[in-house]
Amino acid sequence: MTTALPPTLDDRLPRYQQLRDLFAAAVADGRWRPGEAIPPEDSLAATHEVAVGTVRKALAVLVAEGMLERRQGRGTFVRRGSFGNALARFFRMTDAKGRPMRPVSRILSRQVLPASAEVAEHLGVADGAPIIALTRLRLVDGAPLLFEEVHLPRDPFALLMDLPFAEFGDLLYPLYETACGKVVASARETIRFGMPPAAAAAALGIDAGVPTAIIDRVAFGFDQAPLEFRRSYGPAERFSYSIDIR
Amino acid sequence: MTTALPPTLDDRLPRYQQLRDLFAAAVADGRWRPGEAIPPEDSLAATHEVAVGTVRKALAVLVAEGMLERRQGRGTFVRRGSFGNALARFFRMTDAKGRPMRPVSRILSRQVLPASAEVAEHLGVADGAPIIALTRLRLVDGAPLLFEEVHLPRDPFALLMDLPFAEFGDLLYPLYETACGKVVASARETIRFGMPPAAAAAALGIDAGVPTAIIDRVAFGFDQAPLEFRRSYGPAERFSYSIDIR
DNA sequence: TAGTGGTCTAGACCACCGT
DNA sequence: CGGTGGTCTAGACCACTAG
Repeated sequence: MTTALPPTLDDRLPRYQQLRDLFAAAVADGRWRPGEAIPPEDSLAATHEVAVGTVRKALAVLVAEGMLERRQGRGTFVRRGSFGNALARFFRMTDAKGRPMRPVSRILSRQVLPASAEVAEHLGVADGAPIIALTRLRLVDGAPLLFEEVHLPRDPFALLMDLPFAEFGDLLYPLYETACGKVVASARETIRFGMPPAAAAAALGIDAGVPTAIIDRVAFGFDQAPLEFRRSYGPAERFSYSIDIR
Repeated sequence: MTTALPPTLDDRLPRYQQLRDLFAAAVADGRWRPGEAIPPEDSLAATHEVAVGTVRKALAVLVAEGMLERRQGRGTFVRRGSFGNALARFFRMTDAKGRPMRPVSRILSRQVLPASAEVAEHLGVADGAPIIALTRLRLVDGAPLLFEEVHLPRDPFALLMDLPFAEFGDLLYPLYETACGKVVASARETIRFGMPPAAAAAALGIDAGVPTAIIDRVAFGFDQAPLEFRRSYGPAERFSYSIDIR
């Protein structure tokens, strides 16, 4: 199910807000694709019968929301998912001599399961709905650093069940985009400390009594619908998180 | 008294950017004070000899940066520091029955010290420069939850050395504003996990071997200058941090 | 009612980019 | 060079707030 697109534009809203909703819908339903340029300002103004300044204001809102990107002299583009390697935000990624280390990912398991209550809650699906469950190990310099449980609604991600593990690559979000047409636009992360479950401890090669950082992440698409729920475990003593607060 | 305007206004910058810098300087040096309204748009446009639209664009930038706040029909206002109780972002603040708990603060010690290399680095002052060092305990339901080491440059905060502990209140940032005229506008936090120093363990009433969440925070003013460096310790098992990522 | 910010328009010129 | 977004202007009308 897709989030209800507003078939009726609210005339009480300012015109630039109505335009914003129109443009956001075009991105959310794929008429405007990530990485591609949208029509020029004056063309949009003409087709929607408003002044260019009103289009500019609507686009400015979308740029502020992170959905669009403007490049002077080239055009306005739909932003690609750009979380890059979020792992680097979490864990110290340099070795003893301060050299950066390159992370590698390995898929450990893949199956379709009915959603648990917790997973269903995070993904906004019905209890027991079919879910793709991946476990994944991320290594640095050949040593395990992070164990991840990834949960995806089967519906738009079914293609991942047929993909050989070797073709998953080191990052999942670009794969979601290229293989399933889903772009991760934002996320909510919750961090806590606790003891790892047996599977995580085993995969990481640590004792079940070693404290671990536990990061829950729900990733959302441009339409604010949940796309992925991920729980990651890593040794607490290597954990470090930095954030700017406005 | 009229403060000297910033001697370097870059004519190569767009006019709205020059205006932004002018207005930001007015806030940073206190000519426009937190909570107060700034002059109306058309007045600003007249005194700076630009169109109202250009003033509006400059103000929009400052609103996006969090420095100003617009209220339709009333005016444009300098924002007050509004971190509220940042403690609530970090630790579970509800009791076993889910009722919210009210935090209380108690100052434990206060002295002037030469800045260590680490503190000097964070505060952007010279090594060994005089620093006000506070230690502080934050309690919930009468039980210690967080131990904090607060470091301030003595220069603008000297008044705090004469204030009775009883008058510090539960939050420091409003005190910085009312007593010292310094507004905290943003901050950078770094979270990690480790063992508490002896003083922290003693104040929290825990064993020095109990795992602890360690939060370093550098707080900045509107002019991006560091105002405070704070290191907080709390029991890891009560720690939980949630953040939205764009 | 008077004053404020919010919205919208129409048009001019500038700066950047690829060909 | 032609096309794009970036900046700036001038003016009109609307919506909200306070007295």
